[in-house]
Amino acid sequence: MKATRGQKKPREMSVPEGGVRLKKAMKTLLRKSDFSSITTARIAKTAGVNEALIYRYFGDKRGLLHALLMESGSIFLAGLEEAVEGMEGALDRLRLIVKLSVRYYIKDRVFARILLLEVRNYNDYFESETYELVREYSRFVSKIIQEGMDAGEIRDDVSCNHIRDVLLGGIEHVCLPGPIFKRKISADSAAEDLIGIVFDGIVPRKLKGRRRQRPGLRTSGKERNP
Amino acid sequence: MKATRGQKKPREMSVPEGGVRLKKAMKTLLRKSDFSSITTARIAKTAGVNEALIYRYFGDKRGLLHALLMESGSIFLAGLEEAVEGMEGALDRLRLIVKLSVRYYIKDRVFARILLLEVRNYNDYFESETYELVREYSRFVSKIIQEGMDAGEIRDDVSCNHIRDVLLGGIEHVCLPGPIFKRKISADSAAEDLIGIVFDGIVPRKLKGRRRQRPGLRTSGKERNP
Amino acid sequence: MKATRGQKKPREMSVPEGGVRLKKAMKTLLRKSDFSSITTARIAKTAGVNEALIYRYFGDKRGLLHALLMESGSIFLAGLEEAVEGMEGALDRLRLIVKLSVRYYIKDRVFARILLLEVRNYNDYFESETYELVREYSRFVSKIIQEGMDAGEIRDDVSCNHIRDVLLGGIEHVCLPGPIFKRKISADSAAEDLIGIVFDGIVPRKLKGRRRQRPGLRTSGKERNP
Amino acid sequence: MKATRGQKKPREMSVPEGGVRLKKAMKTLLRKSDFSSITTARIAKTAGVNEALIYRYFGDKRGLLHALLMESGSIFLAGLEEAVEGMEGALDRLRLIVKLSVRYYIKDRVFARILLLEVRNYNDYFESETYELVREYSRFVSKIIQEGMDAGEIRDDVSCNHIRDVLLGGIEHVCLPGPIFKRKISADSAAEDLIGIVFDGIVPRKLKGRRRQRPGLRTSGKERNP
DNA sequence: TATGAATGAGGTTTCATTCAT
DNA sequence: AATGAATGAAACCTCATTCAT
Repeated sequence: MKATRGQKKPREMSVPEGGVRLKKAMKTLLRKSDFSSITTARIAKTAGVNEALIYRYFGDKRGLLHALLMESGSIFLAGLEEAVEGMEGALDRLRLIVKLSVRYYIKDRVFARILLLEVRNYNDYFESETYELVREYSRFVSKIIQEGMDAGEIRDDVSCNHIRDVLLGGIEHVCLPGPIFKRKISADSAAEDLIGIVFDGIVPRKLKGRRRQRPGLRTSGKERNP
Repeated sequence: MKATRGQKKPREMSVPEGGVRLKKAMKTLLRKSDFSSITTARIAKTAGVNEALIYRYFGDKRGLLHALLMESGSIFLAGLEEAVEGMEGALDRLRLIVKLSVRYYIKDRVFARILLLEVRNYNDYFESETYELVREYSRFVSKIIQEGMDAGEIRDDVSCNHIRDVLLGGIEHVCLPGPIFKRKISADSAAEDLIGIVFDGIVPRKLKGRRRQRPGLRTSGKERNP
Repeated sequence: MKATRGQKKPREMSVPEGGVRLKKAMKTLLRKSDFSSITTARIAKTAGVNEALIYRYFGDKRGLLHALLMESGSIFLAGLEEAVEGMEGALDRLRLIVKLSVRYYIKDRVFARILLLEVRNYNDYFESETYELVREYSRFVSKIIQEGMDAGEIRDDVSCNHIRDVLLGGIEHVCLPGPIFKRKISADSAAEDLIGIVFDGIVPRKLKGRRRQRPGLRTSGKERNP
Repeated sequence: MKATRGQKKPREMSVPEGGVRLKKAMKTLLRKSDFSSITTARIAKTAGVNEALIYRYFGDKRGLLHALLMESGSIFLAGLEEAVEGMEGALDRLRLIVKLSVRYYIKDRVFARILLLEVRNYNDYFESETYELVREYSRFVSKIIQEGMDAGEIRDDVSCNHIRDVLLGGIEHVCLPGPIFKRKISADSAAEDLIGIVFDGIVPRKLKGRRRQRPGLRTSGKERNP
């Protein structure tokens, strides 16, 4: 329906323009405000088109958001999965995931925020199409971690999901608009810091061995499947 | 007109009046919906008082939110600071912070979410009163980390703020309503896991020293398991 | 862009073009909804043509309705008048009118409803083209009745228009979608019942002559079956 | 909730004024246009109150219509039933029903139209509260007719429902805004005409016996329950 | 002849807020 | 201290209609 084979102009230009402009406008606005405080009037005005087009092309305001999220998110996820396939070792894969996620986060901050991290919030809106995408991402990360545990690359005395939570939560907080990016630290070095922390911990090696065992912390059992 | 009998009877004196009931109602509602989708009508109905009281007591709807946040947040922060003062060693202090934060998160999820973590979002409404509280918390955590670095307890080859980000982000993701708490894992054991990850890293000790290289994003071959 | 191959092929020639399809669509839709709740979008979609064709062919939405009404109505009226001409006696003529009207009603309920009965309603839209047709029908019925009165076939102690009203009103209520047609009584027998009632009255002949008094609204006693 | 016991003024005045004015406005407007072409803006403006009051008091636009219909209709129906109870004989009862219905029709034309006669139209709106009222009226009329048949007062060779249809349809057409009432014929004399037609038929007595039997018309069987 | 794109005007509805009492 | 009534402004959304192609 879209992407007609160059009927009028050599380039793919016959995709209805209004829809494109609306998506751009929505994206722009999401950068500054949260979804529910963005009005259709504002979107249309920003896009320079008529408000009714939102409904013609996307059903309603939320439809526009979803279209945006799916578009951006599925491209990211596909790229991520492909890149990770071409690499071996759970740790290196995780490193790659973090790096690509941070990059994505910075490039498409708005979507990233909702897709990667806001996962379980937004209770009302997200029983829908987009939610599946997010879960896929989340499961994908968990799977890599689990594989690392099975291979002995990652300690298995903490919950796999907790590790995933620390990673995703770390990404979010590292990337959120704040002092960090005002200081213009690059995406990749932020990612490396994050990886460094989560892989090796914050306690210097020389101290290791001391101050372990806390009641409630599961120890032992490094290898599984002996 | 609504059960006005006994307006000043001693027994009825202890029934919370308008302001208190409104705060309770708001808190209840925040548990289920986000701020902008809670209507004043609903607040008043939940509180069982007249809508106009919101304006008498709190100026407006946001005023009510802020009152709530400040109340809950400043108590938490005061308690946190006091508890931490009475303890030595950056690592133990951080452990305590995480533990108390997770507990607070679970007890007063709504406020916690906004105060501890939503920090830099919500940019519209939160350039105000509450913001300072949040920054105080954030700075407090950073200060502890910095002290740990200075004392050699914490590695100083990664950014202090990145460590804080991983901690706060981890707390958020570990605590958000999700599979974890449906599986009824306790607050404290979640906190311990988190600490375990961030302190020691996820890479087993026996592997340490290996694999320090940081491959450029697209290194090796595409084949796996040949 | 929509299967444009073979634009003038002989086989595709017989496919009804825009105007016809639009009329068919409108008719279909009128069967289920009333005029003002039928949207141009829906009409066009039902017809499988472009919305703009409504304007090319009929000026606007109401134009389409009128075209439809005039087409259906004038055929009916012409047939009715011709059939009635070939018959003598006012009573037999009325009988025929009722029968044909009921048949028409059932076949083209939508138009019938508007043309035969909705006569004086719809005051907003119907001060126009179609209105004349309706009045012609109405006058035609009245004329037959008047002729019957003049010829002594019909009692002349009640208003001619009232008789017409009872006939038309009876047709409407007998024909409206209701228990009757769910019970599958045929058009003709419904028409006969109606004629039977209006011609002979509902009071059995043996009682005629009695009870001619017209009691003031609140005569007799309040007690029943003492 | 309404009809408070004179809290401020001796008369029943403390019913919120907005609601009353809205109902009045709606009634006024219904006299001229049909429901779906009346806008909330127009209602509010006519009432001289704010549009939002429609929603506060009646839920929505249709709620306002229903409130109106129920109010008017249930009063009418109650009065009708009571009056009819105090009278004996099916024919006299029917006469009374017609007379009161015509009066009601003329006094509250709008509601009458919808309540008494539009019965089966309006397919969308009337699966609701009001519908039951209408059916009650309809059943009430049918019951009287059936009783008349059982008592031998009314011929039983035509369907009871068809008789009811002729009566109700006749009322509608006699009463609809048209030439009749511009000529200022009174309600009661219109009702008498209608009764005259339906009771005695339009064929003069002297002709009776001739031109009966038509194929399809059920004859015979005047008495039941011999 | 027919269409896809776009739009203005207006529809219903919601909501935070004010105010007399 | 508290309320019922009312409201302005704006939200989301629908629709008949126009126009370039």
